[in-house]
Amino acid sequence: MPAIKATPSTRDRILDAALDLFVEEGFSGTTISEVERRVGLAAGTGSFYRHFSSKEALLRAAVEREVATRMAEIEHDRASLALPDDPRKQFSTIAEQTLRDLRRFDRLLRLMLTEGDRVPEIQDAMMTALPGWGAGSWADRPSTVVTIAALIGYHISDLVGGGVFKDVTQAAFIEALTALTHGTTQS
Amino acid sequence: MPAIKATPSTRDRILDAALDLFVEEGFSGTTISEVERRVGLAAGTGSFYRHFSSKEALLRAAVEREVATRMAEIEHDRASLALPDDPRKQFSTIAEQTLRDLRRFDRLLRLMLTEGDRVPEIQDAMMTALPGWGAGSWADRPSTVVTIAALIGYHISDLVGGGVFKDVTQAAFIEALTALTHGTTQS
DNA sequence: GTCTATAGGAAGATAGAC
DNA sequence: GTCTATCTTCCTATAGAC
Repeated sequence: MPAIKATPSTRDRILDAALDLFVEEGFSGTTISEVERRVGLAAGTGSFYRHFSSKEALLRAAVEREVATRMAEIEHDRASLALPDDPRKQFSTIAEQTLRDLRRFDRLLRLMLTEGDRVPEIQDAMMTALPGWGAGSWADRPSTVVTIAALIGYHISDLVGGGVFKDVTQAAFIEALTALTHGTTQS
Repeated sequence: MPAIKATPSTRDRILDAALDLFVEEGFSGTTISEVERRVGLAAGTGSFYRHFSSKEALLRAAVEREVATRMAEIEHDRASLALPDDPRKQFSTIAEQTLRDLRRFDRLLRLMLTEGDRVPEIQDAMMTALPGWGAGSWADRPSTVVTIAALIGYHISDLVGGGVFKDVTQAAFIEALTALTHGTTQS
């Protein structure tokens, strides 16, 4: 099983280009011609339709593949994540992992915001992916909700561009969050 | 100066309808015909063009008016906001106000995400509006950044629909946030 | 300021040759 | 599996009568 195919099929290259375009230009703003152009097919010829039955079918397939890819990555990350014993270090490790997870879902999050009506499956998929957050480590702690909200908020802000937290590094943010949830006096 | 005009001009009703549509369907997904239909003009006749020179001009005008409206609302709210003396109560009052502010910027936030390239002024406008957050009360406190991030995260999640915090009421969230930043032991 | 009519183009999609 | 050609529909935008 080759981890990376040297020559992705045209179908896969269409899915790549399409997801990029849907995220950047939105569904309506994306044209089949532009998709064809990006994968090296002659634009406006409808060669695309040998691979997908319609533009809507393309969106659903692109989302489906992206969900599968990102969830696999996240599960792999979690399996190989070593949790330190020290509670503070454990907390910041999980926080970092959560930010990584969020970044992986960026494009889907954006699609969820812009095309959520068109592909409700995105929302379902993300909701099934996210409950895994901090399971066993954070769950049932009173500060869990605030912590997750803070990580989402921090992440979203720099996704939005410019951002309120432009000058706050990830390390500094996690440090502040750790101090707040685990006491600031402890070394 | 009438606070609410009984009969808004056609121009204003176009701006209302247009903003709704741009937020819901995106710029490309919005048609002039649909705008005309919503304001009671015959669809597809181009009557719209007696009021605006192009679809792009309409977007800019709609954004401009929305920014002005929301910022005025926020300034008005702030001016009439009575801050309690008790630090905990003061904190939760400001937190509630911040959530209100965020809600007011929802539609602009969405447009910023989807049409940011087309109207870069949105980002500038929001960045000038937001530094006012918690000024004088929160600024320079170590937990400020985390607090704002948490409020943004909480808000975004229910904006996205479904949401991770569906079962967490605003009051409960602010309570948890207050406990975390002001100590849980104090009554 | 609204309608009729329409120009002019681009979009999604299909049929058929190669 | 890709291109030529084309159908049909929809869209932005304009000209001109009322």
